[in-house]
Amino acid sequence: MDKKHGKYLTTGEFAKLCKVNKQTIFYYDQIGLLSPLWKNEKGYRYYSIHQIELFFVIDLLKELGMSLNDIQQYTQNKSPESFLSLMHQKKEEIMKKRKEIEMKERMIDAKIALMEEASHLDFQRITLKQLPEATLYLSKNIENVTDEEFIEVISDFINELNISHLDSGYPIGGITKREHVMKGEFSNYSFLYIEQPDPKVGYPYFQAVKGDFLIGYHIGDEKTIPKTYKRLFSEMERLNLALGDYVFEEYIYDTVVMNHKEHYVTKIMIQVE
Amino acid sequence: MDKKHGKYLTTGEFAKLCKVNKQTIFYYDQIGLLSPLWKNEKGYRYYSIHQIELFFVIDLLKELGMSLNDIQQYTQNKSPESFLSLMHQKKEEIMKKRKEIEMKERMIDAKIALMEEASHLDFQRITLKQLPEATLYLSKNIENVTDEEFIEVISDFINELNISHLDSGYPIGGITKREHVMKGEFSNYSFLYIEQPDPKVGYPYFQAVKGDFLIGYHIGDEKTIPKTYKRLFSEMERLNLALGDYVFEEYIYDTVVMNHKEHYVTKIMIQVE
DNA sequence: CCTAGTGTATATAGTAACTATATAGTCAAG
DNA sequence: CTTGACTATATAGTTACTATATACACTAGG
Repeated sequence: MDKKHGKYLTTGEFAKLCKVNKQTIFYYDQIGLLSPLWKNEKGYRYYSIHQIELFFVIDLLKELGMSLNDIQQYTQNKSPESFLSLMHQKKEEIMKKRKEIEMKERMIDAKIALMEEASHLDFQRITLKQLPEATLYLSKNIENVTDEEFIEVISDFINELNISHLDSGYPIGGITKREHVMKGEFSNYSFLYIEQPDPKVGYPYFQAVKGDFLIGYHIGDEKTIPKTYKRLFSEMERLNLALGDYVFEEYIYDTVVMNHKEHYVTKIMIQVE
Repeated sequence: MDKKHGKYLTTGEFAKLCKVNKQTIFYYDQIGLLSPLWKNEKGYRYYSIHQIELFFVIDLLKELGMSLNDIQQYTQNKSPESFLSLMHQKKEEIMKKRKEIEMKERMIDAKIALMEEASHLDFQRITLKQLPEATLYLSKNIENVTDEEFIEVISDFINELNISHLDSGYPIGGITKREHVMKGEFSNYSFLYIEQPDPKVGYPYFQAVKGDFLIGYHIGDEKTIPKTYKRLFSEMERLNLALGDYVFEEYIYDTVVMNHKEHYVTKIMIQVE
């Protein structure tokens, strides 16, 4: 399409159409990325309506992380062939980007769900509940590891979550085995885990079977967590319950939402029989 | 989850885990956005493994276009409630962003399809073809408008495409009515249009019915387009065809893929009976 | 214990892509 | 013929890094 119309757009009009600052249009002219069709004797810039198409393409490429310099490299030497191959390449990139956005959206959903759930909890109450089946993605075993090894494992775990898009936004939790809990080693975790509300196929998961759990909350620094465990144990005794295979620990409120350690909240889920 | 482990992360380790430059971590400390849990007497920074969670949230907010300053505003005064409302707000924004990415992906797909189709065309040949039904989104009527009005209408049209996500990546074309074509006013378009391969409901569309078209290509600046029209008319005469209701014009190669006007290619589709 | 190599720190300068400000010329309407 | 809205250039500032230079610290091998 085109027009017989001889009217060209001034910098201001063109900028408005592109939805950018007028200065940006000046800047693009200055660096030779997108120059007006002609300038009059007073230096006034005049753009053709068609140039909006080129601007849109520049904007698209910019959105996909290309620098203005690289974009210019392309525009200097454009052709249908180079444009096609550029589009093929960018198609790959935008698909990746879309998947990342989708993951982040799921993360936000998870955070909202967690925060809303948490807001209805009474952290003082200890409750007995049957928890449903859940799919967990586990770290390597971290029983009795040194500090350095621990850091290494958790780093690997977080890297895996990132590259495999397994970060569901749910908190990273710790699993402690009965044998360690019995010895009072409440923080000698055997594994870290993250819940997968809709598990992607092709990864090894741990299927936490449904069962009865005694659930309590620890408020404050985790150095003082044994106190809360003791409270939970006496409640177990009162209810005549025996310790099951695993204990699960998850942060409900942590450094992301609280300024002070004394306000952190950890959820403790003790499997019971 | 947490650990008994007393090991903290140095700046380098923490940066690696966050997948950013070490300098970025210094910078975040400097502006008070994310500071280490403690510094030793030599000034060495030590981060807790938990702080990675806060970094991820910062990174998420940054991705969603929040400035470090605004993020800091939040982190200064965080609470479960403010975090929840922030997440609600960001959920809206990321949905918008996802839709934009999806639209741009469709745009890229359309550009690829168009370029691949174009690469198989012989621009010298004039062909008679039955074109299928197509859904078009139209601009306001632009018959006999002034230059200023034309600019205004096309600006509105482009704005609509943007805000209503109707830019399918297909070229913007022009429709000329038989009466104007007959008078030799080849560029007195009645409407601009953009094809909608999968039309969104709730918008008024023009349904181009299927029919026979004589298709030819004009190479070069559109000032010289009458020449190509003449070629097409003589071909119509040869085939004993009469001019139908509309003529459609679309750019195949334009400023986006070509450096010089002489290489632009316009597709002309004349409805015939 | 010394030294090489790696790590840490600060300070400063540079970068990309705008963005704002200051100053001056242009133009159309009343 | 002036007012107000536009245009221009030049220059400085901004954000969020990123690179470089210099100096101090820590660890492992000879």
